[in-house]
Amino acid sequence: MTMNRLPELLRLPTLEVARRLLGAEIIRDLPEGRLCGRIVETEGYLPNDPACHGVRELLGGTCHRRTRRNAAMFGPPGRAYVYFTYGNHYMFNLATEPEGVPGAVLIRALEPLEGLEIMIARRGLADPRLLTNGPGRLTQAFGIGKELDGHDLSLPPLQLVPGIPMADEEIVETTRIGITRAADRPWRFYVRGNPWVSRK
DNA sequence: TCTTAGATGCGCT
DNA sequence: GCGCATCTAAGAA
Repeated sequence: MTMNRLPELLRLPTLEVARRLLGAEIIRDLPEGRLCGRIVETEGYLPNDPACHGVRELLGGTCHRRTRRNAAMFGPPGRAYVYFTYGNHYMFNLATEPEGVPGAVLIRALEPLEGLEIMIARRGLADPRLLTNGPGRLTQAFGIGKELDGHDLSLPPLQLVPGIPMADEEIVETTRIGITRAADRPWRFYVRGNPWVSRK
């Protein structure tokens, strides 16, 4: 039997959570069946980070800014923060940091483990490599939308099960993708050599 | 294989 | 109105 290590993980700072989520499993229960995937790419968004949705830049510094959209990242750690962007895509994050402090880890890519046929049907593509190798792709494959914003990730129908932390040499640390503010910070992490990583 | 541009809709100012 | 934590098809090679 495996202990649930989510609570202790959530006491760690965001970047440490982002590293330790590599190798963790996401379990999603849909009417069609159960899906499972292994996290292989993450990004951290921090409480003093201009790229973080809960942070606003201000006179050479930053302050926190809570809105209806980003409320989940100010809530207790361990909840899902799901938001819609680019007119097409949902992004799936794990809220981090103590309640009242904005922070999150964006889940950028999964390695599909279970329910491949369902993912293929949901994505409308047969190539396994294109099912979950990007943040918008994995939310489509796993049926993650705004209904799950604020959902407690220790509970069905969307669960996060941490694994054994990966060795440092297995983890590549680099810059985040698709942002303009604070674009130079090396707060993206992925599993070295994994075929489902969205981009090198 | 790589690069580019258009689609898309909502939250925020 | 503007700006997005993106994806895909189309075109060049």
